[in-house]
Amino acid sequence: MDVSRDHRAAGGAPRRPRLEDVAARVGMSVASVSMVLSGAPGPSAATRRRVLEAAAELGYRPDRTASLLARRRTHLVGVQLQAGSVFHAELVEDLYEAAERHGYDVVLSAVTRTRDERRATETLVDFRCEALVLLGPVAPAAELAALGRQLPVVVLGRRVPGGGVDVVRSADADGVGQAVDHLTSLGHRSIIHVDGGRGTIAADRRRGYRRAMRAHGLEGQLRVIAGDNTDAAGARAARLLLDEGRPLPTGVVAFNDHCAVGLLDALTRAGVEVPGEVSVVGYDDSALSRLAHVNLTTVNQDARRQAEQAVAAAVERLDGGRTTPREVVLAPHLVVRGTTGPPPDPAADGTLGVETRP
Amino acid sequence: MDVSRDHRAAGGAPRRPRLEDVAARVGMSVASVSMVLSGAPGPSAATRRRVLEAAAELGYRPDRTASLLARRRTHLVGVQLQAGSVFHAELVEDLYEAAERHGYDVVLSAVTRTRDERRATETLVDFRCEALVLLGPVAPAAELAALGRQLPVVVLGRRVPGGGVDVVRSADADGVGQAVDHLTSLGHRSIIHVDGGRGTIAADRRRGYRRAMRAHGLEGQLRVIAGDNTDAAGARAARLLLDEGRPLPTGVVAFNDHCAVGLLDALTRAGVEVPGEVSVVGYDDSALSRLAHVNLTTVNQDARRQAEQAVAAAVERLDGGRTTPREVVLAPHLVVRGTTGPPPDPAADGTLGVETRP
DNA sequence: CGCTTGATTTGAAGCGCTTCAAACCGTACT
DNA sequence: AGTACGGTTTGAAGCGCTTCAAATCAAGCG
Repeated sequence: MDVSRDHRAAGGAPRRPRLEDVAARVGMSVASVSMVLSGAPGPSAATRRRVLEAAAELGYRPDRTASLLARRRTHLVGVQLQAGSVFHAELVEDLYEAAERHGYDVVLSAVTRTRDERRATETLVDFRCEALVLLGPVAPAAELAALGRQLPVVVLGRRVPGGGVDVVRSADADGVGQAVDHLTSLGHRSIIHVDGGRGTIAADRRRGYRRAMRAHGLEGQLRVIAGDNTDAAGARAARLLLDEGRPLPTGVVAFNDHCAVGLLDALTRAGVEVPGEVSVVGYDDSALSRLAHVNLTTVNQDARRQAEQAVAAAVERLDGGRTTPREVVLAPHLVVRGTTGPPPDPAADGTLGVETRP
Repeated sequence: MDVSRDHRAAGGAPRRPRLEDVAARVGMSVASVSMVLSGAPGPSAATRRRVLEAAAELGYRPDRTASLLARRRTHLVGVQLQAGSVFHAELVEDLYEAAERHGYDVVLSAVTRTRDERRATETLVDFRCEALVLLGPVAPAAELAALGRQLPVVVLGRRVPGGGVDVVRSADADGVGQAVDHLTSLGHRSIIHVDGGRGTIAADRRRGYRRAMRAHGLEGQLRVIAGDNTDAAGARAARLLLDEGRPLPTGVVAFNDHCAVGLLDALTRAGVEVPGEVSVVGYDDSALSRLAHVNLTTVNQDARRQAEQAVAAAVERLDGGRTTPREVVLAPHLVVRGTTGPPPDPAADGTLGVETRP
């Protein structure tokens, strides 16, 4: 009970109470208090009550830093995300929840224009995160694998060839395929794709588009316009199409919702009816697409479930001792909303001269 | 040099190198190595070189947790943000930079639908953040003041009556005023405001609108439609207006860019020309408004400068010993883009019967 | 050549919390 | 009475790093 320590309360903010203070207050050892506060078995019910009371009175909050240091475990999951992405923002919400359910906490580290992925993950590791969840990272597979050798890494949203890290993603090619199928079943034949640029995700979706078009015998109609994951790219693609003059393609499958919304907006602005003249499909089923006035037909890849699986994968390695990489591929599903409908005039649609089979 | 510690490398991930390992490698004490690595004066140039080399070879990364614990200071600034806000995402980028310039690091904590502000700030405090920057918090002033008694708190973006915390914000009323002025100078008279709901920021902007309208002798045209900070609210407002039939107000000042974009989109979709028939102004000059196809006239509140000021305010308290609250109010400025222009037919605009002065 | 001096280096004491072996205690048995 | 034995409590050793007073050392001086 010798509280001869530096109280440094000389006029400044009141010193934050420590375990020692609580212990002194109930006349017990810090060890006991610590056990009570962490819910460890041992202390008697009476002790528990007294300690909790004292802690509450003093407004004691454990010092996480010290706690993390003392415990070998930190129960921290680091999440790397893209600063502006609506979809990532949603994932983050779900990750917080999932982590909490498993008794883990989350630290966020954003990738911004001045802060690359390397920097983001470093920070996370420095905070002693026990595992990392990376949202749609663009780093090459080798780099990710290297990171994965250091600690459990779960990549969310994209394929990572070569293994070494866990992957949770949805079948992107399939998702885009569903979008194309949907459009063809409505009677569309001139369907183009505005892609997401370099990167694995974009490649998969592009492949899905090509494959589906071929499956419908529409290889003659294949067309991919270069884009990326932003509204601006969608708008750019729309302007490109408009500049080429009529007839416009009747269906557009965009890389993601951001891109689709940009496209949508530019088309509408140019007086093109959606879905009257052109149908548009996005990807992600993000908040953006769900907005009533956007009401975008899109592909849902179950953010919540992916978040759960990602956290589960991390926890399995951490607490379950799994050491072999795992890949979880969820099935995406189309969400039909208001931006898709039958093409304006089916008869006039075979513009590029590919005959349909009877 | 007695490395009898637990190496626990039994098959698992290689033990992370510690200061001790680096020290052993160069045959010096951990104290020296620590000083070199933290750039403290003392160690000779030769020692520095050797230590840095060894550290690099071992891939040593300081354990931040331990470091934070040992140092009284953590040099950490906690930032609380709204999960989905584009504007906050931008602020975060600037905050990262500003903090770095001052030698501080940033931890993020998001407010989501399942994670309230209390929770967000608690996490931040638990991480031993030395100061908090809260982006547009909705917590009542008293609560913020209470937090401010615990550690330096900078509220960014809104007024906080009663003091107790530092505030960095722009003159919202003035900003909205500029928007109204801009519209009136173009000849608009029927100008409405779609507000941001409850909350200090919304109140200030609403007030700015009212005041400016009165200043122009347009009290008869005053109209505020209830909204919030989302696209959906903007769209809702637009539908409301459209349902009321022509004539539409010729000018709309929205609470923020999100809201304005929703409005814009719904109007355009309904065939209303912007700015031909209706002019729209947003607020924030966020990435959203800058997108080429949105091209929204809006009010810039200098995110970068606010971020800088916020960090500066925190640092002043932390390192400069300031203890009296401070408020920084920056002047916002209108950014004219493509969604505002002269009203369709000035003569027909006085619909509600308020006479202009000759 | 002994001594002072400034430049380096280091031992050791923490930072606040966890953990675990050992100590303690009152009770139940033999 | 003596011994065991669960249930509790506690002392003490860290976790990995910082810091600072004290030790060390080489050079410079009278």
